[in-house]
Amino acid sequence: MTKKPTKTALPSATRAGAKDPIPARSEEAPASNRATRAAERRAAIVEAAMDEFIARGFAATRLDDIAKRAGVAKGTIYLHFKDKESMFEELVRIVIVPVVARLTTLPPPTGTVRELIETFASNFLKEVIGTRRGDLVRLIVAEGPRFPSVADFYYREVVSRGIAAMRALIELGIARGEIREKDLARYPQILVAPAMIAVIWQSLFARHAPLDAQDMLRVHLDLIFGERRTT
Amino acid sequence: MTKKPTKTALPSATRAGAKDPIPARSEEAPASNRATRAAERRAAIVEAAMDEFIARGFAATRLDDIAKRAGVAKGTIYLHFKDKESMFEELVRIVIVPVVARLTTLPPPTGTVRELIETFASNFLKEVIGTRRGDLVRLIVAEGPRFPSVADFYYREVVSRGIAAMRALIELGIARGEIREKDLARYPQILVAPAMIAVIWQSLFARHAPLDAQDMLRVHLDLIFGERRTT
DNA sequence: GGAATATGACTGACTGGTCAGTCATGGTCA
DNA sequence: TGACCATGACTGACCAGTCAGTCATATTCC
Repeated sequence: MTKKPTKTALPSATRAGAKDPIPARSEEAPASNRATRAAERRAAIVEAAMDEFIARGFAATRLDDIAKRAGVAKGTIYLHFKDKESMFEELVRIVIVPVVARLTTLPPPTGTVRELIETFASNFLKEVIGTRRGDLVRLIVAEGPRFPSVADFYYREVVSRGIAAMRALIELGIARGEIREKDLARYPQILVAPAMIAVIWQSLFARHAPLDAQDMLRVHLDLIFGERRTT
Repeated sequence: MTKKPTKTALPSATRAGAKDPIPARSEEAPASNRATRAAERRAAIVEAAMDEFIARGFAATRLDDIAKRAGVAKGTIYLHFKDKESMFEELVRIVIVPVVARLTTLPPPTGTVRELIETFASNFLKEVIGTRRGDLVRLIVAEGPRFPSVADFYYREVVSRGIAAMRALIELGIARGEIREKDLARYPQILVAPAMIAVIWQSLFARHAPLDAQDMLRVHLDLIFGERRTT
């Protein structure tokens, strides 16, 4: 349909993450190339839409607000997205894919399993907890039931892969004797549960009772791996 | 609507002749008393509103739909609630308070700490996971940021109490030597995290990959208490 | 008891405002 | 110049909240 961006084949790698916070407002960099400008606008729209959807949820978000924040006219949004709904769905994909790409590019498996998981947890802390990506997770939990395609996508691309990766690590840990609880491999959810709780906690309750997510995850790993290592 | 021939003034003699309850509404009980009827309607509105809010979220829920589902006119809702927003806030209170009341009525502290926690987990499984109350938790996660008063209430009434109760149990477990990881008392969140994940999982992913919450919680307790007990 | 009257719960058509999506017009780049 | 973009005023659907009117029930009075 109005799906056009793919054909112009511009490296969407340009953005999707959280690069320039500057809206295309002041055209300091005219970006003479037309396709480039279009890409910038698209990126600005994605950026603005993320913020608005996270702040208000799908239904309460106004396209006028997204347009204003992105520094474009409302009609421009419809040059890039079919409608509000497909915009939301596409948005989730655009933002999540690079994150998955980065997180699944695991570091070379050196050291103990605990070290591997600690590295992973550390990345997760930096990249997700307390960031806008964490809010995105909350948004998916919130809107998932009304957007089955989003929930499906999220399950397929993030959850199932994450679970599989964690299971592999757990099994390695069991094989190496680092982890005693063999049944843990059946429920990798247990391994990631505190991290997810931390994400949600930061969104909802940080104001009431700040949570030291890093310390909590350390304690959780102590629980799984047994005796504390001196950090 | 069940209501139809208002205009054609059917003779009230019909009514006078028979004392029988007017079957105007569906299979409703007569509810002779006025105050009782009002209470019933209020309850019906709360019930309907819960379903609608859970299914659609706050912003996307139409009061017309709530009214239709509750079998009342829209105006009636405004006899019981100030507006949509305060209705939502009150709703959360109405539904949560009795749950908290029940769950905090702890059973007599007999047996091991593990048994206490297992009882608690078992109740939680029955009463929350996979039920509408579980969906309510998801709803609060979803709408919390936009309803600080709801998030505050939920933190005060549910989260802080729950955390405190869990901490007490953990400390008891440590004192009795059932729990080795002493730092766990600093993060009772770790104890409840898998239960919360189970709630969310059932809402979002049960379709893709059903989760045996009970078994998962058992494994988690094995992790915390050490060796398996024969169940 | 029961007729007459008062009450207020309930109704639903209506209003005013909001917002997704459109499109005629005007600007820009190749 | 002409193809392509971008714009933002506009439209129509939709919906929260209102209120004048209805009528079942309660109260009063004989």
